[in-house]
Amino acid sequence: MAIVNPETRTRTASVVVTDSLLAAALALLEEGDLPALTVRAVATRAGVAPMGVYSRFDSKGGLLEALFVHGFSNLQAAVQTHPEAHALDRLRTGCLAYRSFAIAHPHLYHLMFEQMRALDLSQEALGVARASFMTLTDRVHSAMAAGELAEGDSTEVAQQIWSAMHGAVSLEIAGVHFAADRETSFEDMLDALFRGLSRSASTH
Amino acid sequence: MAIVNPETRTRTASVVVTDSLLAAALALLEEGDLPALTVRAVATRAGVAPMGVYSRFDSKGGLLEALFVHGFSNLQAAVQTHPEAHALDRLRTGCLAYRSFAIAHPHLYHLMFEQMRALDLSQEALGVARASFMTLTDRVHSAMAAGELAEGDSTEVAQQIWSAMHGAVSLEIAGVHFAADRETSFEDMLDALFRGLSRSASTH
DNA sequence: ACTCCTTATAGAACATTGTTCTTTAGTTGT
DNA sequence: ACAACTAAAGAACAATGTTCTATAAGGAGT
Repeated sequence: MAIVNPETRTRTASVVVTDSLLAAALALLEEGDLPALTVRAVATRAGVAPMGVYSRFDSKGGLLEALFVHGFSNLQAAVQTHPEAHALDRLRTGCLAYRSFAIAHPHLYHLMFEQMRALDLSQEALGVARASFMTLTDRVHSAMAAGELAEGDSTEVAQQIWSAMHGAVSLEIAGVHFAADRETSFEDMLDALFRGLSRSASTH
Repeated sequence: MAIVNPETRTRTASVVVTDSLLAAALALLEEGDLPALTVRAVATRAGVAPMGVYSRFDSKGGLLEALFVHGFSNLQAAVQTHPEAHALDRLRTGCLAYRSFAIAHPHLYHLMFEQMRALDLSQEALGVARASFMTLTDRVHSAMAAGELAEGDSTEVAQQIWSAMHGAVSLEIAGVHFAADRETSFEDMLDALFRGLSRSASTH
């Protein structure tokens, strides 16, 4: 915790408390599950009264939306990869990073993707999610330009890849995944999909 | 209903009430969302006191587990398809039926797949879910035997197909699906995956 | 057929949640 | 330095899952 200068405590304190609340909420989410994330628990952990949540985030939903945005920012950072010799390899590396992120933060992933309807998200929050998707679309576009994926609508293809990735990690997190090695199964699925996408539908 | 053993003491009307509660819970789930499914609302709709839920299902979780089992029974029935000339076509038809079921019952699907951790399911309930998966595995096995999918571990391949299907409908239900026509996108994804699975990984 | 007993039921009561209200203390502008 | 505004703490409120208790209904034994 930083040294708070008594003279400058005024404005900075507010921001510090906001960060404390977010950190507390994230910690509770990592340690327990979503039901464990109560307003009182978050406030207590952050060292403030429950009212602090409502001053900063308007409601519990606002706090969850902040976590949602935080999660997508980190997810996007995780899937940002260095250029590689083959565009498809770069796409593939990003996909593996996607799974790593989800497996490393299962409760946050659950909040981000399986509680959206309950969250009643703002347009800005949805925009952050869409931006993450754009990264994937760009990678697909590059792979198409390099001739490593069949030409087509990059949004459509990116959506299909995202669907497959999300399904795999979602089932894996839910505990209904019957493969022997889940990471290998994930890679095999991806590679099969890439193979299928490497030639257009007509030329099968 | 049925055969009531004279030795076991019983109130015949009980079974009717149990069905009423399940029907009420399903109706609330279809009309509203999961938060709308409160013990009081279910009981009121079924015409009994909240206590009735606890007599029959032990807790709200037990009622949700009954819905979970009901959902998987119906899902399995939906993906049961008639034999077709090509085994892969039969598998494909089942996959389309899977999506239709999910889109037709989005809240039930959400409960089945995205609330599993919170449900704390019994072994029997998990067995019903696993049985549904076995249907898919059988179809994959048939397609492999017919030479329409590359030989391999049918459980692994079925898991990959299931992952892709689930991801697509999960994102579609969540409202984060950027394809123009979602049904077509679903079919395109499936077909790409089938293409990739039709030749083994080495022969790309 | 009548009585008694078992047991499900209704309704109130309790704990915990999200949320709001009220009082109080602190900070801020002049 | 003083007054007005802001924010926080703690109590209070509504709704939820759950439990408790008194009651009534249905079957069993005679």
